[in-house]
Amino acid sequence: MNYWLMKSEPDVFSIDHLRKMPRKTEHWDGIRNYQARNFMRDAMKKGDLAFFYHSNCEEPGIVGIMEIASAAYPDHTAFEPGQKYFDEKSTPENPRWMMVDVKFKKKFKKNVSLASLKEEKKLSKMRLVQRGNRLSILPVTASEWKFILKMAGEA
DNA sequence: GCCAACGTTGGC
DNA sequence: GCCAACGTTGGC
Repeated sequence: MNYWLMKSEPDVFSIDHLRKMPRKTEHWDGIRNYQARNFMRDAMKKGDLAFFYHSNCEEPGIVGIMEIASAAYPDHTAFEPGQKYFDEKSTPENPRWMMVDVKFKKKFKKNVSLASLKEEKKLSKMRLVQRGNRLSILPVTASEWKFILKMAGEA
């Protein structure tokens, strides 16, 4: 069982969008970064838990929890010419990009802001809080997970 | 295989 | 909207 953090811009897709999906489940498409893809493809397992992180917004931070609801499978949005996530180098026969399904679990009553994460000595090694990290999918350690749950008042 | 140019991410 | 960080591309 692994823990993750996955970023999304709330204007595009927020935790409230996920909660309102049928079965509270949606595919996490549009990942076009090899490191992030490799995490999904090689390490993510159905049943893993992930923090839902809101980026590029008024208060960036962790807003809740979701569950990984499938293994990785080809991201079909790469096959649609003219669409935002189209990539001519990715084909159904030889897909370059992958996605997983995620299921809403919980929205925190209180967001854990990036600013508050940065203040915590215990989390100083977290990749998220390190300078200039742009990776949209990151592993989280079990101790980081527990600590952040406590910060959210959920532990 | 180097590296400059370019594009994107995302905090502020 | 700015800009630093950094991944990708492509010429050589």
